[in-house]
Amino acid sequence: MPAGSTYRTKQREILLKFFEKKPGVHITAGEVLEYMNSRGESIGQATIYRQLEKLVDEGLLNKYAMTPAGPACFEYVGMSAHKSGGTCFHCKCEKCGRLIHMHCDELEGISTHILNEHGFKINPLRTVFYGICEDCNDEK
Amino acid sequence: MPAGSTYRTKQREILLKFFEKKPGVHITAGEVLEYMNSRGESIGQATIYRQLEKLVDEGLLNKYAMTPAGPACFEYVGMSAHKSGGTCFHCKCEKCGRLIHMHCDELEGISTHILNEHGFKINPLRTVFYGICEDCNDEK
DNA sequence: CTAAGTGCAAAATGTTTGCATACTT
DNA sequence: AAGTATGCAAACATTTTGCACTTAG
Repeated sequence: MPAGSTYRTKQREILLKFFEKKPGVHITAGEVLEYMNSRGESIGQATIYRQLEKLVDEGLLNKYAMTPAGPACFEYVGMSAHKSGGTCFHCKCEKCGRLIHMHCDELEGISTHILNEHGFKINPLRTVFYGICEDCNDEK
Repeated sequence: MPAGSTYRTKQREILLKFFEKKPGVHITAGEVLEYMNSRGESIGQATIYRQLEKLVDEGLLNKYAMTPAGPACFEYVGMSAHKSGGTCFHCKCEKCGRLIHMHCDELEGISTHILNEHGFKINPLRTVFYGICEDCNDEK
């Protein structure tokens, strides 16, 4: 499938710049739209969805399904994911909604184990652990 | 929060019976609705969503967000989840869409590790590993 | 009798699409 | 010029809600 080339449009640049300033932050399409509108940088929502999808395909953004029937989140990862083998897992707190980034060698063992023993090749970029974060657990 | 009691309605019994016959199988609300309609057991969709949510709260069903902007899946777990400490993780193949159940002691170590080292208490029932399954990986 | 559940149709979300127009290469 | 991208509005799919009515306890 010869993917077809990508044009360098104004809208794409705006979106890219927006995400580049927030590496690792999780943002919904709706939030992007709202931000753009609030700044006069009005980009149609269709464009936002289409570009976001494109950026995900290109590997510049990751996309997460946080809640069923809720909006998806996008996160800028740039080339970082490609460079370092440093896999990054994510934890989503079911209580406060916070998203935590976990960078840990031992966790990479998980991938290996599951691949070897269960034949399943994990995509850490799309995998999210749900649970309760430290803060919420403490105050409980 | 005094939860309020749960009435034993005809619709609830039908739903429960339906799920009990399919432990571990993942079913969307839409599929339940379709099934019910096709059998004359017509239950309003609002009721299905409301009961499903209730059953999730009670711990009889688990709910998974499989895809962003796609339907959520429900799985009957009955009391099994409460009895055995046997935690069950799930893997979702990004290619064929298949959902694999993983039952593995070693994996339980993950929970422990993340809890101790990262202070995050995983909810294995809601956590899904995304990636590529064995079959899809082979034929690639 | 009262609390809880039901069904319908309408709204609310979040995302995708058709199509004519405009921009990139 | 050819291939992409944009914007709008309409279409979609899934889930939620308001309200009058029914049923379980």
